[in-house]
Amino acid sequence: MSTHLLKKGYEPKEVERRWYAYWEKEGLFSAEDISGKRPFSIVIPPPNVTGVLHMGHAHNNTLQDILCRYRRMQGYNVLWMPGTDHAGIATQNVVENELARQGKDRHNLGREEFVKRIWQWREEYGGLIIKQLKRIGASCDWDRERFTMDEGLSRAVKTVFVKLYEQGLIYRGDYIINWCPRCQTALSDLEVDHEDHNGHLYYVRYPFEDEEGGVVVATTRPETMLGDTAVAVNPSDDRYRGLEGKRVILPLMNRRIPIILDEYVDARFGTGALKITPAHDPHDFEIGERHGLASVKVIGGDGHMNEQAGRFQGQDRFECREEVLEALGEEGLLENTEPYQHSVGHCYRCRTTVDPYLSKQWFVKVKPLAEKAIAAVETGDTRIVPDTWTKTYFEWMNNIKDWCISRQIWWGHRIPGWTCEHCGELIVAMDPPTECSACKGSALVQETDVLDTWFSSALWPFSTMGWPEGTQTLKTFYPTSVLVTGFDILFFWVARMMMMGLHFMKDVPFRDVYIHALVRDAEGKKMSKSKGNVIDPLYVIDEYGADAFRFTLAALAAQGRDIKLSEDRIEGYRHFINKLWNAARFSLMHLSDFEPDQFRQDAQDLSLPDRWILSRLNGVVDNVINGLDQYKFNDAANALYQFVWHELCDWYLEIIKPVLYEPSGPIADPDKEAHKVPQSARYKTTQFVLWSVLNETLRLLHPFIPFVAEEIWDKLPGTEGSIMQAEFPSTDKTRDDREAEDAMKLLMGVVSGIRNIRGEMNVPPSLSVEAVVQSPDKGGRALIEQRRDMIVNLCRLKNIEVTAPGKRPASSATSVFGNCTIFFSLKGIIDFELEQGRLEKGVGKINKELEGVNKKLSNEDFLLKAPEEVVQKVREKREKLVKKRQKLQDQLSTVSQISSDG
RNA sequence: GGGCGGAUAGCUCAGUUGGGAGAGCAUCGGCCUUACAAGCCGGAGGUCACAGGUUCAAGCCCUGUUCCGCCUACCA
Repeated sequence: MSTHLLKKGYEPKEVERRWYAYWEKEGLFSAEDISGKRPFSIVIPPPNVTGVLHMGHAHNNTLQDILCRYRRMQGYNVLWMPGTDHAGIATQNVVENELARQGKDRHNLGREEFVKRIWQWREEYGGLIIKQLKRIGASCDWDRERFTMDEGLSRAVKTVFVKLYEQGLIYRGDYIINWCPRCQTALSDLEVDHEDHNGHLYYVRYPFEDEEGGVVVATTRPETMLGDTAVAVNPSDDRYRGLEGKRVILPLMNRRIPIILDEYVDARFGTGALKITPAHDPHDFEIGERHGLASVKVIGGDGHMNEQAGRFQGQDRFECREEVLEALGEEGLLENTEPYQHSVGHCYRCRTTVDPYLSKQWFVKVKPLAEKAIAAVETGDTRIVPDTWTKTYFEWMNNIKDWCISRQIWWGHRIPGWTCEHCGELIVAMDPPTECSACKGSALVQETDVLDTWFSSALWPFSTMGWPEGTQTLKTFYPTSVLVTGFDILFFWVARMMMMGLHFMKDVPFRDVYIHALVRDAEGKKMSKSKGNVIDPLYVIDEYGADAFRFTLAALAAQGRDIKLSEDRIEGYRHFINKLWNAARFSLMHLSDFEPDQFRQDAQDLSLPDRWILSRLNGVVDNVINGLDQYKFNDAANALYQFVWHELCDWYLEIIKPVLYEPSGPIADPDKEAHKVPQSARYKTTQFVLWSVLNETLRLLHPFIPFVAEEIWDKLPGTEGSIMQAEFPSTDKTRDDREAEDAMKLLMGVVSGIRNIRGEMNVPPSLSVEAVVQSPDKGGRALIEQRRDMIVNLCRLKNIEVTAPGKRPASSATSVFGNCTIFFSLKGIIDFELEQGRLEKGVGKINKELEGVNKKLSNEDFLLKAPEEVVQKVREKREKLVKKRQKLQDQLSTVSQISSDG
C-alpha cells in the first residue's frame, strides 16, 4: 500500500471501523479444518445471549484476542470459536418482564407460544453482544458462531443426557433442592448465593401431649413449624433422657408429633432440641428418611403457604412468619426471641430468598466424573494458571455433591424423558417413544422440565465442534489449547467441562486454563449497576479508542490480583497510543524516500546507537514472547511500553534526528570516521534501522493494539497485506550487543548528568553552555570524544571537552557518573550556594550508601561465608562510592572557597 | 467453621533460584527544543503491615499477630 504521512492526531473511530471490516472481508479470522500448520484453539466463554458487553467480557475477550493474534502471527492455524449461551433463567426472565409490561404472563401464552417469543426476542436483540465483541477487536471465526440452543448443540445435549442416564450417572428422585419461588424453579447448589442476614432465633415451646411442660425448640424460620413431623434430640443429651417415644403437640396445628433421638442434633446449640421439617430442610429431610417420618409441605412453589398450612393458607411465607409468631405469642408458647446472624440463600439470578424444597428432580451423579477430572489436573494433562487455583479446584472437586440439573422453566433443552401414564415406567431416549417399553401402553407424557443451562455449557468445547459427529474440526482442534476465563465460573463451568470432556471425548477439553482476575472499580469494589460504579466498555471505546482500552486491560492484568480500573488509567494509556502514533508519524516523515527492497544492509555500517536499539529491541522481543507464553500479559505490555516510550522515543529518535534532518549535510559523523561510511550511506542505514525497529515493534504490538498497529503498518513502506499475516518477531542472538549497551550506558549517563545539572541549576535549554568531561579511562574518553555530537545535541551544549583528570574548570557545576566527572560551565551565572547544596546532597546520599556497604565489609562472617563474587561486588561498590564522593568533595571545597571569597 | 489471597512511594501496583527497592499515575521545578504540551527535561518521595526466627545477608524463607479482600460451608 502507498505511503502517506499520518494525520496529526490519531482518530480511532474511523480507523477501527475500517480495519475490522477489512479483516472480516478478507477472512483473516478463519481457521482451517485441514491445515499443515500447527493448531491453536480457544473456545470463547459464551456470553449470555441476553447480555450486553461489560468490563468482564471486555477483559476476558481482550486477553483471548491477544493470544489468538499472537499465535496466528506465529504461524499457527488458529481457531477462536465464538458463540452465545441461551442462559435459561436469565433469558426467560427478560422476556417474562417484557410480557409483564403488557400485563401478561407466560401462562397466558402457553409454552409453545412463549418459547417462540423468546426465539423472536433472540432474533432481534441476541446479536448485540456479538457486535460489541467486534468493537473491541475480537478476531473470532465468526462463520462458526454457535448458540447453545442450535440444533447441533441440542443433539449433543440430548446424546449426553441419554448416555449418562444409560450409564446410571443421571437419576431422578425426590430430594430437597434449592427452590426460587420467584423463578419457580429448582436451582443447583452453585446457583445459590449465601449472604449473612441479621435475623432472629425464636424459641418455641412444644407442650407434651399428656403432661405439664414441654420441649423448647429454636428456629430461624418459624413458619416451617407448620410442617414439622418430629422433634429430635441428641441421644446422649441428659436433659432429654427418657423422652424418646413421648409426643408433643405441634402448636397452632394441634398435631401430635414424636420426640426422636438422632446423633445429628448438636446438644450445645439452642436448647438442644431440633424441630424436624423434612419437606423444607435438607437435614431434616435426611433425619426424616432415617426415622421414617412423614414429609409435610406447607410452602408452595410460589412462596405462599399451601393447604397444609391450616389457617395460614394463602399467606406469603414471610407474612406467615409474622403471623405465626404473633399466634405463638398469644398462646404463650414463644419463650424467647434473640437476634441471630445467619446466612440465607438467594437466587443468583433474581436475588429472591430461596427455600429448601422437597420435589422430584433430575440429578447427575458427579463423583465418578469428578475423579477423572481431578486426575487430569494432577497428572498435568490440564494445567491451571496461576497455579494457586489448582488447590481451589481440588477442594471443590473433592467435596462435590450431586448436581441438580432439572429446571422448571420453559426456555432450554427439554429433558428427553417420558413417563407411561399407565404403568409409571420412565423412558429416556433420543427420540419420542411410541410405546411404553414395559407395558406397551401408548399414553406417554414427556417431562416438562428443561436442563440447567450449564449442562449444555459443559459440552461447549466439543459440541461447538460438531460432536457427536466425528468431525474434522474436532480432530484438528480438540483438545483446545487454552481456556481463558474468570474464577467466578471455575466450578460452574470449567470443572463441568473437564468432567464432560473427559467422559465423552476421552481427553481433557483444554491443555491450559488461564484464570484471570475480576475487573473492579477504582476503589476495588465490584462493578454493579445498583452501585452505579460501572464503566461501560463501549463508552470507553468511543471515548478513548479500543486500542487504549485493550492495552490498559493487558497492562493491568497481573496474575492473582484484581484489576482496579478507572478512567484515568485508560486515559494514561491513550497517551501511549498517541506517543506511538507520533513516533510513527515522525518516522514516516523520514522514510518516504526509503525503499527497503533496494536496501542492502552491511553490518559494518551500523552506528553505536543503531546497534544499541537493535539489541534493546531483541530484549523486548524476548520479554514479550516470554510474557505471552506464560500468560503474563502485564509483563509483555509493560515491556513494550517501556521500550517504545523510554528507549525508542526518548533516546533513539532523538539521537538520529541530526542524521535524518541533514541527510547529506555537514554534520561531523564519528562513524564516518571510524568505519569510513559516507554520509549518504549513514543516512540510508539510519533509515533502515529506524524502519526495521518500527516494523518489528508494530508486529510486537499488534496483538495488544491491533487497530493502530495496522494503520501504521499500512503506511509503512515495504509492508504488504495485513499486519495480521506478518510474522511475529523472534529473538535473534546476533542482535544482542553487550558492548553497545555498555557504551550507550556510559554516554546516556553523561547526558543525564549534564541534564541533571541543567535542571537543578535552573539553566534554561535555550542557554547554550560548555561542558568538560574528565575521565581517567582512555577508552571512555575516546568513546565520549567519538560521540561528542550526540551529547552536545542531546544536552544542547555549545561544546564539550574531554580530558584526563586535571585542573577543575572554574565556575562550573559538577556531576559524577561512573569514573567521569562532568563540569558544566556556568561562567557568570553560577549560584554557588545552590551548587554547594546540590553537592552536599550528593555526598550525603553516598554516605548513606557507604554506611551499609561498610557494615557488610567489616563483618567477618560476611567475608568468610558469602560467596567470593558477592564480596568482590561489594568491594567494588565501595571503591566506586568512595571515588565518587572524593570527586564531589573536591568540587565542594572549590566551590565553598570561591563562595566564601565572594 | 474451613480455605485462599493481599498489606512495598500520595494512589495503583511490579519485584520468578535470598546479595543493588522499582514502574506508571499524581506531585514539585524548568521548558512552545523543527513527531508528540495527550509533550520534553529534571527533582522530591519508602523502618517493604507488626513481632520473632533461620542466614554472613530477608521485601523475598519459617512461626505468630493485626487489618483488608475473596471463595466455600446445612449447626437449627
